[in-house]
Amino acid sequence: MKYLKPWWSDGGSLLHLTILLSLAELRLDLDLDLYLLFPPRTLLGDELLLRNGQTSHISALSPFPASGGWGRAELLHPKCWERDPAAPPEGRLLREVRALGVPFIPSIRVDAWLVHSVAAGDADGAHALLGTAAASSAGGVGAGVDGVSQAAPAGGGGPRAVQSSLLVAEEEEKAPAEPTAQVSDAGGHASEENEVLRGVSHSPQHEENEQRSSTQKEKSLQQKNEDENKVADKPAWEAEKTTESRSERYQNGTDAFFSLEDLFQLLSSQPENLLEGVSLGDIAPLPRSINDGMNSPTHYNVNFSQAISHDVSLHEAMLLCSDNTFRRDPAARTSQPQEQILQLNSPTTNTEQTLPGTNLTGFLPFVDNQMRNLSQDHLYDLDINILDETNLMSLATGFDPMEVSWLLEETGYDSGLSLDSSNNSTSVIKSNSSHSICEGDTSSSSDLSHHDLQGAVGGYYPEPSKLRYMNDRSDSHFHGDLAFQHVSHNHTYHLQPSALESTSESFSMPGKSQKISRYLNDTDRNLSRDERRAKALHIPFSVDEIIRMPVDSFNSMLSRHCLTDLQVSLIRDIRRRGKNKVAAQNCRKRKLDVILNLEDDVCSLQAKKETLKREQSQCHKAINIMKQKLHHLYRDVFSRLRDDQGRPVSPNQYALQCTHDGSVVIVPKELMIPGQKKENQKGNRKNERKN
DNA sequence: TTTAAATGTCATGGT
DNA sequence: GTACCATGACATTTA
Repeated sequence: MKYLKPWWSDGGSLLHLTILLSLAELRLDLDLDLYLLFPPRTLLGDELLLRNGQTSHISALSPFPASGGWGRAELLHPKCWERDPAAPPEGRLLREVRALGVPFIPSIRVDAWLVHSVAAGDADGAHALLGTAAASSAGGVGAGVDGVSQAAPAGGGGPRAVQSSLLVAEEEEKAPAEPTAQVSDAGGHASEENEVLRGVSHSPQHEENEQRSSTQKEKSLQQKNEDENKVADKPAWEAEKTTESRSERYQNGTDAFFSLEDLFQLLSSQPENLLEGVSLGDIAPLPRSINDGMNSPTHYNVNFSQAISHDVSLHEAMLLCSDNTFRRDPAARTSQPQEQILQLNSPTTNTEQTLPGTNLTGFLPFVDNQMRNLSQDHLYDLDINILDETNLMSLATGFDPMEVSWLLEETGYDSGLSLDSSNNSTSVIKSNSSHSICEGDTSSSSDLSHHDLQGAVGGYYPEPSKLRYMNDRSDSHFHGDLAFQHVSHNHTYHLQPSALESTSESFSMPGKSQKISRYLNDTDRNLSRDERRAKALHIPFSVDEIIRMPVDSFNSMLSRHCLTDLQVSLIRDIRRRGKNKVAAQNCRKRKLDVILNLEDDVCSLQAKKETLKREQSQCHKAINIMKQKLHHLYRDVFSRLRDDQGRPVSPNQYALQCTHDGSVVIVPKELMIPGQKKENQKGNRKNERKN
């Protein structure tokens, strides 16, 4: 029995971590292998042997008819609880699972929430009590391992948060009616946070909002009753859970409108839609009661992508949490979120597809509370002007906000990618939302194929042959779900982890870059920096497009689209860098070609030199042969020559000399031309030496 | 961990 | 003046 701290909790508040994990799971690619499809007979609590040799348990299991008889299971990975040095790095299991062809469902990491306490009474503690946002309402990441009943060690900071939430989970199971007091006993300051996070403020200033909320609750209760009837046909364990959860929630008066398992199944139902455009609001619908998360109302016929499209942006949430008024005056906190709720309740949402019994009114205060909690945990003393930057970066990167703040202060960022997210976000909101206005007819672009939509950097890689200059329709793609383009959302600029990664890269801090890169999924990791930057700012054009298009088209494109200065600056930088990159590549290629050509020249000249040397040698040999022949001839001639008395002619006194007409005469050496005389003397000396 | 090659980026000058 | 290109120098990434 040992207490293991969730590895992600170091240095961060629960809320921070919850958001981070959710974003990470959606944006990035961490541990998505935790969620697999299992055969129908897989039982809740079944022990699983993981690929890394560790064991885990099915922490939640839901029959899912749409998946063809397979059930969906949530697998609690030991890595959730501790960072095992021997464990495979993030992403490896995922790749292995993919390689095996195992059905794989990317989803939100469930260990950020309370899932279910399985195998109750199991002495080995096969409890899958996960760190939860529900537990976060008690002020910390809930993390029960090897037995929920084990008391967590005392400590401060992260461990304390874990401790408190763990105890809350335990106590709520025992006595759900009095969770707060016990949390207070266990977690110290957690009581206040719990109170804050537990629900909508009861301030008189928000009675109106409360009334709205109560109306929504009534509707949701009706929906829940209907859902309970549906659940009657489900397995006993599931039905039992549902019944219990209902009663407990009603007793507690903390109806959360829909459970974590709802959320999880919704997530699983349309995983593809979750990978993009999910904001903090997506993870907002978390139960305020742990039991909510533990039970499974199982509303299958819901479209989570629609539900999550009612997003409270991360930026907005951070603004809320960074607002001192909100932080210090609980009574004034709910007003703005409630307004957002009203705004975000899209009239176009199909009631069949909305979360059953869910009115976002019930969720958003939780988001607000989470944001406030985050600010209380980390950001209270930070300059409000940099809260957005630090929060966003810290949320997405896992850095401590103070560390991010230090980055912002210590380094600058060129290329116009200012981290002034308060401006950026606003401007980008303007940009994104204004596209439909500037460009006008949204429907006119309805013929765009998905490939076209992928052409934008903010989405996926384009197919170059299909590149088209993006219009407003493509922008909506950046916000994730095409099905919601018609909904007038406040698509606040969500600074994605990839954006933070690229931004942080610009700080030229290799260590940080590597640290951040761990949070990138494969897709983002394959993107170039500019592509990630463009994606971060939702540039509606592909990098390739930006770089390659003619200057006239480029300028007209910039003028046709309502882009912020930041976006224009980035686009121009991308173009400049891209062209320079190509130029540098060409330059290096040319330089390499020149070097190669010079090397070829050197080789050919060396070969030619060798050839000439050989020719020279052959010439020398020929000359020597000729000289020898001449010498022999010379001696032969003199041996046959006789003077008038018949005596032999000495070659020392006479020499043979060729005349102009080709005849040969014998000339006394005294009468020879000096040059010829020397040659004859030389030749005579040679002859004498040879003789 | 070190190192060299490859690549990206910036500054500058020329067209 | 602007855009583009070429290239040296330096930084960063990759193998």
